[in-house]
This record gives sequence, structure tokens and C-alpha cells, in this order.
Amino acid sequence: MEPVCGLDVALRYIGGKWKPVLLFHLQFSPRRFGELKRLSGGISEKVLIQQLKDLTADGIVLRHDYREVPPRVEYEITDFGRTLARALQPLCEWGNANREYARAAERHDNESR
Amino acid sequence: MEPVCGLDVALRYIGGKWKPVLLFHLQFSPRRFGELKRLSGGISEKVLIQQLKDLTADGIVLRHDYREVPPRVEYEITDFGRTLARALQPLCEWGNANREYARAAERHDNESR
DNA sequence: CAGCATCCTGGGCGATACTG
DNA sequence: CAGTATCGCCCAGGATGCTG
Repeated sequence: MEPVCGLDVALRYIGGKWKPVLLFHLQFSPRRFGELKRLSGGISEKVLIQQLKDLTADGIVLRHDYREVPPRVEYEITDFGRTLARALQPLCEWGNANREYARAAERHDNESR
Repeated sequence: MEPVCGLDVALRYIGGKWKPVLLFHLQFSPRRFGELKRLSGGISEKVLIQQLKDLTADGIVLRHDYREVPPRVEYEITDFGRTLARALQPLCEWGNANREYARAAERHDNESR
């Protein structure tokens, strides 16, 4: 089962449900744990830490533990991660351009049930 | 929980495990059912037809049934679908550019277990 | 060849409670 | 605040067999 296009590779990195969104938020500035939780809207702590670990292990983000009390940890995108975030950009724009269209389709879908 | 970036919208369309890859193949020419199955490498028929239905319902692809016997059905990308495929392009290229890197990381990962 | 009907399983995801 | 520890659901995805 040899690869077809680069998508299979990319999907290994951003496969998780929240990873693309996390990456999006991280590309602007480093974020703290709670900040990411708030920004992502609805992610559980367990899943958040899980996905952040994946991203860290994959060299997409860096974890900075300031060893303070109360705890303060920041997650920062790496240069490598930034290239991935850039590749995600068009998809993000596509979504924005089609947000209303998607809503309309959903409404139509609901009506036809 | 209002939307953050366009990614959430895009993910509703290409959320399925195989959809990005299917879209990739369809962007070049219409494909028959069996052809897609072969090209995608490893997808089951049930899942394939399922994802194709999703894509059809979302206006991403068109289904042409030639009503022949033996059956002949072709799936063709729509103009709308093409815009999505284009938005996927950079991600695809990113994957190609990082294929070897990903392999190396995987090897290193295996060694360290 | 294209596709439906079934049954089944894993693990991704979520909710909650607790700790340093 | 930033996690860890459990528990459990649920369904996307897979395997197999059958039909027009």
C-alpha cells in the first residue's frame, strides 16, 4: 500500500479532531494551556493534553514549562509547525468563504428530513 | 461556541478518513467505483460508497449512472469540489515535501521503544 | 461491476473527579 | 493552573456475504 499523494503524510500530523484548530491558534502567538482550552471551545482537558503531546512529539510545537507556582506552561509553534500551518491556510480561507453556504446547505438538509 | 476559523467548516466536508484522498484522485478525471477502490488502496466497499454519498450530498462530486449492464458508474468532481481540492493542494505538497522526514521520524520513534 | 445488509471492534473522544 | 486518573460511550471504519 504505497502512498498516493502527500495528503496521507499530512493527515498523520493533523489527524486528530482538534489539531488543525490548535495549530491555527498557535500560529499567532504562544498559548497557555487554559488559553488553548478556551480558544478551542469545547475540548476536554484530557484530549487537549493528548493532542498537545502528539504535536510536541511530532516537532510541531514546543512546550515551555516555567516551573512556577501556580503552574505556567506555554506552547509555541516550531518553524516546522509553521510550514504546516501555512499549508493549512487555504483550507481555512476556503472554509471562511463557504461558511454561509455550508449553513444554508445544513438548513436545507434539515428541512428535507 | 461560535466558529473560530474556517477550518471547522472545511473539516465538515473532508472529515472522513478517505475523503481528502478521494478528492485528490477525482480532481484529474472522473473515476469509476472500482477504480477509486483500487486507487485509494485499502478502503472497504462499504466505507467507499458511504464517503462517496457524503461527497455527493455535499455537492462535491456528481454521480453518473450509465445504466448499463454490467453496471458502470462514474464519479465526477463538481466546480465547487474543485475549489476544495485546490485548497487541499498545499497540504498535499507539504506532505510530499516531508514524506522522507516523516519516515525518518517514524524510524527514530520505533528505535526508541 | 456496483452496491446493499449485517455484524463487530477499537479507540477517539468526552465527562468527571482528583492532585501538586 | 496544569495537568493525571478513570470510566464509558459511541460510531467510523472494517470484514464478509449476497444481489441485480
